[in-house]
Amino acid sequence: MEGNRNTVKKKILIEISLVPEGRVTTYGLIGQKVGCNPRLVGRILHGNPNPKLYPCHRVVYSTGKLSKAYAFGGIEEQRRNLLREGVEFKDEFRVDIKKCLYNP
DNA sequence: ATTAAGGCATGAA
DNA sequence: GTTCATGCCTTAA
Repeated sequence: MEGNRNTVKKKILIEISLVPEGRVTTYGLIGQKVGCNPRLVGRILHGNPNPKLYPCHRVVYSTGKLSKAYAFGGIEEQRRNLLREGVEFKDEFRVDIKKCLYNP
């Protein structure tokens, strides 16, 4: 795509900040919106400059499964955060993606 | 129908 | 050339 690499990074962070409480989004969905592949989304999240501004715990796989490499307290902390917001879980580390997906 | 596991393609740093 | 916090496909149970 265009030579503006920094914009992609910024867009990803903005998209994540748009996800409301009690909802989740996926790496692929964000990738579509900002025009990059899902892996890049995960990469950017890993270097998340501010977890409070950008709720990366609301980003899961398209299958609803949580990433095992959540870097801000671990996958257990991510699950705890989602449960607190009212996200339903099917398994210990799998959210009910059909109900909680933020899909405007 | 649903789930889990393995393999491959993809794009930016 | 390598590294990824993925998605999709196929196979098996």
